[in-house]
Amino acid sequence: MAMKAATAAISANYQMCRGIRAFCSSSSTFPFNLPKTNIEKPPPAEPSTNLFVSGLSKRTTTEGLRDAFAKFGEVLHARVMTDRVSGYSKGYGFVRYATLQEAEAGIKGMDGQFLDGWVIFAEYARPRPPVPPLNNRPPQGQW
DNA sequence: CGTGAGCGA
Repeated sequence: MAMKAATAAISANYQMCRGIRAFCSSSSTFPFNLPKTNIEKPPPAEPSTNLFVSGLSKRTTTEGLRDAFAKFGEVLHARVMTDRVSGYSKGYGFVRYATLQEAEAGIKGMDGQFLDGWVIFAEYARPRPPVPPLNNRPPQGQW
């Protein structure tokens, strides 16, 4: 059975509404009577070497993400966030480039592209507030 | 069911 491709296509089609939720109201057949939420979520386009990649497949690993983004620049770090308890991929990851140029190139090169049969989205990551309440971890500064 | 939006050990 070749249903994997069909599943990927459906998933990709479903994710097409990721950045245009304002016009993808499932409760309306056409954007005539738009709700009060005509405003769309402003993308945190804050220049940073940290890239947040979402829409990854469950089977996409860190190497796959790194290899996918290494074609647009030298990836210093790439990690697909997998759950610590279940061990399965959460479906998103982070990629750090050497410079902002490579990061921008990576975003513009991989944002909206396919990876492992799923449409992935790359954007600048946000600065994390503090570190998790771990007591046996070195302070921030590893990266 | 790793079921699908998201921001990290």
